[in-house]
Parts: sequence; C-alpha cells; structure tokens
Amino acid sequence: MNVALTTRIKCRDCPIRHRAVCSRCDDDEMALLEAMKTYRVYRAGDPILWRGEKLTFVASVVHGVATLGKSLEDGRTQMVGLLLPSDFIGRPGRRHIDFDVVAATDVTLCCFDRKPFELLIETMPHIAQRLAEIALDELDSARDWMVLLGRKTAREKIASFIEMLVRRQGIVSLDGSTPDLALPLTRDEIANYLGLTLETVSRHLSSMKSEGILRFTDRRHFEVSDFDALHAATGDDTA
Amino acid sequence: MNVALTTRIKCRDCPIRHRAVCSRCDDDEMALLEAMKTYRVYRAGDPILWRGEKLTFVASVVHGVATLGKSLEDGRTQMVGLLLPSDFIGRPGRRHIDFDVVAATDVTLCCFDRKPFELLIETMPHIAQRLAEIALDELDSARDWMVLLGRKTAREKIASFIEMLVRRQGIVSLDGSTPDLALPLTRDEIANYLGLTLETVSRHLSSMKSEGILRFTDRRHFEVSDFDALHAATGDDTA
DNA sequence: GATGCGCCTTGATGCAGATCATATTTGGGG
DNA sequence: CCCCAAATATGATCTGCATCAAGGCGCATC
Repeated sequence: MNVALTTRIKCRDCPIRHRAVCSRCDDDEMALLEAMKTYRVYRAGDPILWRGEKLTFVASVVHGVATLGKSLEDGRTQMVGLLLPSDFIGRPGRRHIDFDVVAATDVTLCCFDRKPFELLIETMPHIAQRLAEIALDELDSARDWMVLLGRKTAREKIASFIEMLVRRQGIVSLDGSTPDLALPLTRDEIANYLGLTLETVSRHLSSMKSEGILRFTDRRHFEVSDFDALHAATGDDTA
Repeated sequence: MNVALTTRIKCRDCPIRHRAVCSRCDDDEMALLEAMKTYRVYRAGDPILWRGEKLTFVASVVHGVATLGKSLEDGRTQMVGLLLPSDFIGRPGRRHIDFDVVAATDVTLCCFDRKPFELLIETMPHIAQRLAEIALDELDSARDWMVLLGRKTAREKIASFIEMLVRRQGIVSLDGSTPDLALPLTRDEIANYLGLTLETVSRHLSSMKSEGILRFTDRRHFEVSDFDALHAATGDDTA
C-alpha cells in the first residue's frame, strides 16, 4: 500500500488551500485542521481504497491524479470519475466505500479520520458549506458525463475527453493549437473512462492524428493543432 | 407554465419533512422557512426549468416525479436524473441552470427564492449540512448510473431500471412476486433514461414478459413475478 | 545488443442495438 | 360508441463498435 509520511506542508502554503474542502475556513479554523490532518502518499498504480472496505478516513487530493471506478460482477469496469487536486474523497456518514480508488500517477492526500471529520461538519459551518458546493459541482460534471456515456459516439467521446484535458491544463493560442500536453492515462484507462474498448480508442486517436487535429510527440504527450475541429467533433454546443 | 398556488401545507405536516433539505432544522428554524417558502404546481408534461434560463429559485419536490435532462446540439437527449419527493432542484451560487427539468407526473414543489436561500446556507448550518448529504447521495447514485450507461447491455439496463422501481415503491413477497406497480415513464422516456431507443426498450420488455419475469396489467402498470430472475438479469452483484 | 514485457496499432469478423418501416393497441374526446 | 392521435409492438435491415487476432514499438534488464 506504500503509505508514507511526507514532509509536512503548512496549510497556508498548501497548493489547494483556496479550492479544497477547507477553503472557506478562517485562520483559527485552519489551525484546528492543521493539527488534525495527516498526509498519505501513494505510487502510481497503488490502490487507495477498495470497494467494500471500511472507510476510516476522508481526504483531499493534494498532488496527482486518482481514478474512481466501479465494476460489475463479471469483471467489466467503468471509471466514474477522475480525482484531481482539491477533489474530495470519501463520504462522511458512511461506514463503507462503494468504489475503487486507485492512484493513476503518484498521489498525495491530505487526510482526516472520518469520525473527527464528521464532528467538524457538525461544528464548523464553513466545512459543510464548502462540501455542499464541491458535491454539487461534482454532481454537475457527473451528469455531463452521463450524456457522454449514454448518447455520444466513440469519436465524440474521445474528442470530448481530449477537450476536457485541454481545458484543464492547456492554453489554446489564436491559431487553434496548444503547447505539449500530458496524457495522464493509458489507452486502456481512457477506454475505461469513456465506456469503450482500447482498440476503439486507439483507432480514433489515430484517425484524428491523420486528419491533422492531433499530433503525438510520444504516446503520453500530444498537442492539438486544430482546436476548432476538435471542438466540432465533440458534438457539444458551440459554446 | 401552469404555475399555481396550492393550499398551504404546514411544515410539520409536510410529507418530506424528515428527508428534504430542511430535515435537520429545529422548530425555530422551521418557522423561518415556513415564512419564506412558496408552492408551485405543475401538470404532467409541463417544463419546470429550461436550460440556460435564469435560476431564480431553488426547490424541493413535494409530490410527483420530474425528470432532469440534457441535450446535444443535434437533438439527441439523455435523461440524467429522476427527481422524486424530497429531491432538491437548483444550484445555490449559480445564476443559470444547465439542465432541463420537466414534470413527468403532476408535481408540487416547495420553493425558495435563490438569493435568500443562499443567505440561509451561510447562516443556518443545518441547511448546508443536509444539502451536502443530499448532494453526496445523489453523486453516488449518479455514479452507479454511469456504470449502467457505460457498460451494461440493453437487457441489463432495463432489468436494472425495473429493479430500481421495485426497490423504491414495492415489496417483494417470499415467492419473488410483487404487487401491482406504477411505471411512471413512457417507453420513450425510459429509453431516454437508459441511453437506448424506444424500440429496444419495447422489445426487451416484451421478451421479459414472455419469459415470465414481468406481467403487464396495462401499459403503465405491471408486476414482477420472478424477482430473482429479474435481479439475475441486472448484471449486478448478488447483494 | 539480445531478450522479454507492457503498451499500442492495425486488420478481419460478428453482433447488439440503431434505424427504418409498418402494423396494432388504447385511451380520451366528440 | 366511434374516431383519431399518440403510444406501443414487431419485423427487416444496417452499422458502429466489440471481439478476436497478429504484429510492432519502446524501454528496462541482463
């Protein structure tokens, strides 16, 4: 499980200070959280939480990317979320977790034991307020993803996925190209996220490459050369 | 839009008193809410909120069933949620709504103007706490639905949908049969919910009927005659 | 610089579910 | 009671993606 202690970061220097579940807290409240928190570090590929396990802590992602997945009894799996820095893991008020959480890259979590955290929710309104906000935002993006899973074609799914990556980490210049971007998932993981097979993902990435929409520098790095064409391929409104 | 005033219900007699966003509030808090709330009533088929509209109020469903949907620019649509009594509509802190909300049956909402409600979230911790809980629960079921949309076969989707209806409104007797249940959606709406076409839904319902799993009394009412076979057809764990 | 192992690409084939087409049922209004 | 439109059922055909099957490429290990 590779759980290790990292150098302690002061909350005020924390990279997710202004977006995580603690973001509304004032200085006094932060001091309290500072005393309660612990860090956990995972290597790429490590499981973080396994379905059915006791849920002993809740956490915010500080660094790295984790995946949230679920599987059917015969082994089919579906990724139901990507956990990026500032995202929240766990369900206060519930003893068990119903998903598999896996580190996709090296991951650092800022953790709180579940019981004391539940007490915080009762006593520190800023926590509950921010948690509600985070959960409602997550709900909106989960619903967008449902449209993708239920109604989009393979090509549209892949274009949407790439567009999401660009929006999260990239800048589009005026001629519609981007700088080099990291692809944080393997073809297999992408397929799993999009409700496809890895072959289909590979085929469509290849065809978007040959159409001049994407350019791959290596298999985990690419750039978009025609963002308009990419967007047109998503099937979404021209927003 | 058919917005009308109903007879005012006292909060303490409200059917969703113990599950809605107000469920943690004490008597004093309830008195405040009582003064702020208004009711809105919609007929089956009426739009409640339209995508892109100004979001002037938030609400809890008191009676009836509403659907939450989203559409792609070419007209494909996907239902992303069913709103049942005690479910919450709206996104405090956001000016516009990004979904279409439509009354599937006659619906009564308990509404609060958005601005004053946002103030309540700041000042009344019980509201924010309960809202966070509701949103996290919704998030869990949205994620389950993503597995269904991404990985299940048509037959599994339909079996899962029926099973959900049974769990929400029915009792399964020892021989695996249920009493008569209402089907709150048309074939077309079911298809829309499951990411299928109405023809596929119709075909699979017919075959489950001929296999002796379901029995239809009329097209909006049915009973399950073999719950074990139904569950086996969902693809879910034997839980 | 050979060997092996993930990861990826590309090709061939089959099938579940979409699409197109045509009844059939049914419930509400005159 | 009959008529009509909407909802449903069912059949025929098409197609996008899964599935099955071979390589190919890059990278670590010895």
